[in-house]
Amino acid sequence: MRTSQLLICTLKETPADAEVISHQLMLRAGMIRKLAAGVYTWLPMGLRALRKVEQIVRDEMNRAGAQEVLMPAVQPAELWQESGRWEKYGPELLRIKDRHQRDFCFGPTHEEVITDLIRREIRSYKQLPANFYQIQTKFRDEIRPRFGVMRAREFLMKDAYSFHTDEASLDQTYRTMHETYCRIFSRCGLNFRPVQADTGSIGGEGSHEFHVLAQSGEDAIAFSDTSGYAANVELAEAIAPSTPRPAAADQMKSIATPNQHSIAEISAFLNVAPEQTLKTLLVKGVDNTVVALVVRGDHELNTIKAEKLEQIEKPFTFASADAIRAVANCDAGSLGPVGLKIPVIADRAAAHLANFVCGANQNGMHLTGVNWGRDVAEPVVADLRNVVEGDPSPDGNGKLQIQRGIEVGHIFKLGKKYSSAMNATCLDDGGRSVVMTMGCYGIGVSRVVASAIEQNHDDKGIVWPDAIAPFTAVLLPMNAHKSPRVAEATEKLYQDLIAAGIDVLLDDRKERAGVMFADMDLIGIPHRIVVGERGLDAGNVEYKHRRDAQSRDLPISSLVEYLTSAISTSRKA
RNA sequence: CGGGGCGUAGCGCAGCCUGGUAGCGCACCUCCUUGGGGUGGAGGUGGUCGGAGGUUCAAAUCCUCUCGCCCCGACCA
Repeated sequence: MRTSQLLICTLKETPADAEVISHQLMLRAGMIRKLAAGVYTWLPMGLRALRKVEQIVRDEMNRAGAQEVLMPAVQPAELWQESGRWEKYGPELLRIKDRHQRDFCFGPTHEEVITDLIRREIRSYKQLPANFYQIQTKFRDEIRPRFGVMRAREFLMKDAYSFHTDEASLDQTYRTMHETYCRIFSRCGLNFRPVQADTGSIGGEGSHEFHVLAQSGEDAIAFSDTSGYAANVELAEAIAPSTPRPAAADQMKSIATPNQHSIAEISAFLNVAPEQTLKTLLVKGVDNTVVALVVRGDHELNTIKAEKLEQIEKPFTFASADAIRAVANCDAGSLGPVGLKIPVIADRAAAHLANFVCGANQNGMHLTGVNWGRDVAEPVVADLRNVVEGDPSPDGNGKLQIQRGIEVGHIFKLGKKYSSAMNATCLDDGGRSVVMTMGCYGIGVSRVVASAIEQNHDDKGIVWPDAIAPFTAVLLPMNAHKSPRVAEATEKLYQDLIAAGIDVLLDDRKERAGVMFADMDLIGIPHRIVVGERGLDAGNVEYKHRRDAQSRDLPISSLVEYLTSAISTSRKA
């Protein structure tokens, strides 16, 4: 393609509302434009990258034996009422009415539609297992769309649904999808990790998320420095200390701590380490009760873990300031477990402390030298906190490290949730009717594009991995309008590269060299070839990879061969 | 949905407090210049100041309402 036929709308200045680097660069490079909150147009340059990701996904899904379908974006309410999600899904489901006032929704996901299709079409175990996927636009009316296409309301997703007569078959497809996802993200040139994930409301069996590692990621993931263990911090178990609790040595004392509330203030004021203090949080319990949750001062409460406790009200909610006063007779900054007449649940690490500091349930006062079982009843113990860097890995091997990640994929053993609600059955080999078992497998295709940029950029712009770059190579002629030699040599190379199957862009705009360089650096095309009078005398062109600091001369005659091999090596890498 | 902020030319912003001619940089158009890292110069196009109502001789500016967007907390690919 030639730039004269391509909409190149690069921006020098960064639009004010773009917060993360991928959003800024996608706008600046002319890949996307916003139409409404969380709703974007993909311009030609952006669409090329999106299509490349899509093609890799399609390729690998087909390779794994999945079949492509395309389901409607608009779905009738009846199906959602049947599965029970018309009520449960909440305001995130975009509901619409047709001219006859019939209810529809714009699909945020397609379990209902696929299950409806399969229950009509699949009769026999002989037709299973089967895995169907589509690459399609979804709409989720997110509370807060942000970060450009990273968390848009309308986005492109690959979703797949598999059907089985038994668990073993589901396990097998699940493993195949796990491998397939690894292949997909590797081919996209991404640094990623599969991690164990929360199975949420569906519960049970198994779920993995695939995270692209990046500073701007919205999730924290924990992984072992020695084993393969990796899990979302939401889920990662904080295991109990292996040593016995130290003996009670100090006397409990009451100390005035005027205007000291936070753990940081208290530990500085009393000159004790935060890990020798306890933090007490009051939350809503079931049946209008209040429950005290206790974690070590240097730890953070994990509300997802807390919410799973039977004593805790769902959804998880902190107690109001008034409720705190009512049960503890003080404000939040002075809470402690001693003397509380409500259930106390302590994190494993908090329960392991001896001679600790905590609030005295009296404003401006704290207690030191406190011990469980002596000064206050032994608490109920549970895993309540977020793991922190250096914690032992739950699988017993090594220590945990924590990094931020962008969730680009999620695979899930659904089980019979939808198939039983919607009565999707088939006959097994004994002629008995069985409810099919399902798996589902998602990839945020548009999010993959953004996450690739988060991971691959510099101060000049995007640095695309070869496999998903909008163009693999770009030809920049220097002063082509004045030099017929340059124009001619460039044209010849352009034809040769096309013939060699390389996705090449020829910049035939009448722009100054600096403008071309700056635009192409911003857009991030990996392989750059500059054709100029200088090199031509020696039969050379200049080659530079977007990652290289310096360009180097290559004989024109060997360029096609050189590029072909450079591109295939980087594909492997 | 709660809390904070912003709507002035395609983009980035000033002007608003203290009402009186709508401005700057980039982009865009024309001409000259330059021609290997966003050349330099001259001239030019483009805005009912988000919308509605009000106060006033006079509103981008003050008041009320409304719409949109962005940022901080609960969702997810």
